[in-house]
Amino acid sequence: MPDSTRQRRPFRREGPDLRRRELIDATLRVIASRGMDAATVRTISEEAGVTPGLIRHYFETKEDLLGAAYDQHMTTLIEMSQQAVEDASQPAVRRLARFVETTLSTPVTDPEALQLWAGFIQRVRRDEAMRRIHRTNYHSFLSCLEELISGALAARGRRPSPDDLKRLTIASNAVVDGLWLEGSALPEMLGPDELTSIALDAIGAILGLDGLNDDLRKELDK
Amino acid sequence: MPDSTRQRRPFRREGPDLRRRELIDATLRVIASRGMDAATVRTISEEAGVTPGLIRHYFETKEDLLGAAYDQHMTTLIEMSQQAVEDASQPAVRRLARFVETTLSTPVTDPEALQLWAGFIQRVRRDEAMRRIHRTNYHSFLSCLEELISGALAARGRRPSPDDLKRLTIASNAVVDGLWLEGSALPEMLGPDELTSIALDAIGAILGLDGLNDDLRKELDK
DNA sequence: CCTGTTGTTATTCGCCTGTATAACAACAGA
DNA sequence: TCTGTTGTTATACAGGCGAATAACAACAGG
Repeated sequence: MPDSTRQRRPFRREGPDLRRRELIDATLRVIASRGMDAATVRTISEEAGVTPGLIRHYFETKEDLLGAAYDQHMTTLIEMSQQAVEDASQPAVRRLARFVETTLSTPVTDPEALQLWAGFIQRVRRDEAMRRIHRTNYHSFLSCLEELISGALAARGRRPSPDDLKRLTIASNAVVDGLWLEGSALPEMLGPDELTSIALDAIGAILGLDGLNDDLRKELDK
Repeated sequence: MPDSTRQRRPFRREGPDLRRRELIDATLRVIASRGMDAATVRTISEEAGVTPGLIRHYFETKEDLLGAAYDQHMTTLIEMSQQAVEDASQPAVRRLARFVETTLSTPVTDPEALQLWAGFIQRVRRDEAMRRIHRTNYHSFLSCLEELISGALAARGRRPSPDDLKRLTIASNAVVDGLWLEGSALPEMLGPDELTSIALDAIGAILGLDGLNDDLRKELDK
């Protein structure tokens, strides 16, 4: 029974970019906290504080909204990683250690991040646009790591062949990915410090770089 | 417009265990090939060649069916891993190499396996029963790997402390997990041979075991 | 203050979902 | 051959989904 005396809900007009951004952020929040199943137009619009119809004013379909959300999420993650690395005045070994530490700490390593990742990876398989975003991001991450590894090895006077460098990078990336997975899925098992420490020991062994772990620890303690 | 002349669909009676198993297998096939979104009672029953109502005759809710499917899937994976390891007559180092190779080959490393994993991991977070299955499986996998590593190190006369052994196991497991992830998500990037080779080199470096890769390769060539 | 634009709400639609219930028929046992 | 059990089909229902449409109102430009 509708209440005919009820006023129409008041609202503010927002610039198109701001509102669009709000809808994307709300989408990511919903997926992260309640899973992809809960990400309906009604739930998302409620999270954003607007009515469901508004989503269709900014996105032609719900699929478009999800694509935009995935894109923004990935871009944010990449920027976060590269930010931890951009200070070229630091020694290469230390920049590598920082990169690993950032990836294995919140908010990158987090149950909600895993929820986002698992939700999106299912769509990646069937949606070409999402697959492109995924591939681009992966290569960007890998080449960032490769540059760091190359620099760290060069600082010790080592110049591996391109093929060897690629294999070392993939192996190091696997260590980070695997620990990210375990840290996100079972957060109570390993703290971020232990995660980082194990990762640095392992990557140090793979690359033949001793002191990777000590270097970071020294810096953190100061 | 219903066709009143249409006959009722004929059927065969199956023993309860067989039918139940068919429904679970159909569920896994649907999730693996078309994603968790497609796993509706209608799609699953069609895949199994029965009508939707039958699902409720064997499972109280759809959630129960998904839980049973997750349980069976995980059990199968564990048995597959342990099977690759059970031949105690082989040297410990070779058994470790075999374990890694099995995990990084189809059907364990496969886009469909990733689809299953991603679909279930979202439910793990909110369903206590699924979380228990998940945790149990993870520990089982880890302790299997720990035993192999312990044996391989002992064969070289090394006896690390329990804490060191645990850290080495977690790092080695991360290599396998990370490469499993990359091999499943981007199968065209790295073939199973390359995946295994990178994993064995990396784990060999982490554990300080040389020849892990050569050992397996020699055996495969013969 | 007035007016046009358009961001926003409200309402509706058809479809699909999981679940409930009743009718039916395959097979077992007599 | 008959009969009872129950595995299986058929049908119905309430609710939620994404999407379309129309009505409204906030703000900008005059």
